[in-house]
Amino acid sequence: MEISVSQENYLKAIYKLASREGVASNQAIASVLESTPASVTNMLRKLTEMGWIDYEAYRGATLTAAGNKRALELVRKHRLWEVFLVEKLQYDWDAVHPLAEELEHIGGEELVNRLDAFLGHPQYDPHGDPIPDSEGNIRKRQHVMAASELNVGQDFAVCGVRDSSSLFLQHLDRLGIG
Amino acid sequence: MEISVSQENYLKAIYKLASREGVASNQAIASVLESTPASVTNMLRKLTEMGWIDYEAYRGATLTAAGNKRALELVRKHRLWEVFLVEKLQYDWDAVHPLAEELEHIGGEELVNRLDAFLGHPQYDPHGDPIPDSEGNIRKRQHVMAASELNVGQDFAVCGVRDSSSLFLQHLDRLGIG
DNA sequence: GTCTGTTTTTAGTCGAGACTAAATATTTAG
DNA sequence: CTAAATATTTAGTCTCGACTAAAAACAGAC
Repeated sequence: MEISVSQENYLKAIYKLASREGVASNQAIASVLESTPASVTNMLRKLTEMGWIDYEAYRGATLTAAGNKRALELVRKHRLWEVFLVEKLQYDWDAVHPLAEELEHIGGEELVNRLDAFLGHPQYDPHGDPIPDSEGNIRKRQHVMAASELNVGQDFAVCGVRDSSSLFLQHLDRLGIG
Repeated sequence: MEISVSQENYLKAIYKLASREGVASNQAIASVLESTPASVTNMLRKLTEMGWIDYEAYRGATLTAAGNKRALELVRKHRLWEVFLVEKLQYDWDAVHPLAEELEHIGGEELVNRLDAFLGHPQYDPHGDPIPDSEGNIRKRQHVMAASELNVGQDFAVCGVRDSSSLFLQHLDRLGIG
């Protein structure tokens, strides 16, 4: 079950796209990974042979059960490392994404579970996204709405952002929104 | 100044060998990296062009000032992550080496300095090896001797090990030596 | 149903970093 | 000082993961 960093990044991209669109198109994957559709075709074949995804030519990819488990483990690792970086190392929440992107490929379940315990089993990462548990269960938040749907003067609590670019997060900081 | 994981591992290997032998031979490097002398030749050329090492054919390699700084930063990262894994994640000291080997390639000076501060600027790693400071200064221990030179009945404190294999460390644990 | 435009795949290439086998240089023994 | 042993380099190949350009498949408009 060897899997490379590059392959893990494909699984994450397919996970994100397929959960939004039902299926991950070749082009969409290429766009997420800043790659090309031709490169994606090759890798999708390999991931199919390895049993991580279901894929038929011209039809796009979805994760197998194994692929889904693996992708959720990556999401879990990513978000736990983000919590670590912000809470323990005092990083700004808009600076942690690139580091978590590297850290999420380190070690296996043992490491992530110990990190989880060390952090006190946090439920959400610094951007408000829920952290899957060790079984891959992910909490869905409720009563959430887009900020654009708020009425003027209405009370609210920000629990997550869609755009996690450094620029946007810094903009929120300037507005005093945390 | 891009440098790959593989290249960083070469710098570490050359650092270790050259500080013991004065110069790192092609063969010794291959042995440390579990690689072949032919592969090493190619990489040494590249590292020379990049300014990390001094190297002339048939003569072996030494680190430049830049290479030495970089190698010490890697040692620092490695040992700090080992402290983190043992003290914060409760790993056994004989299990942390492979993980630290991966973690040491993540991020840059910012991350390692924050980690250092978080850990309270530890002086030694869990194996008793000194941790270089952010300037690359490394403390030399004094009054150390090999366990084989001890007299029977003499008092002693173990401050480090040469053989950090999991097997040997577990053996020490069984003897109650920490 | 065919034509046009988009998407995907095929075919061929490239760079990084490893390898083996063979050639060359260096060191050691006699 | 030369022969044998050892170390290093050269030459050629391999895999992984990317790329471009061209061919093929698919989808929407008429």
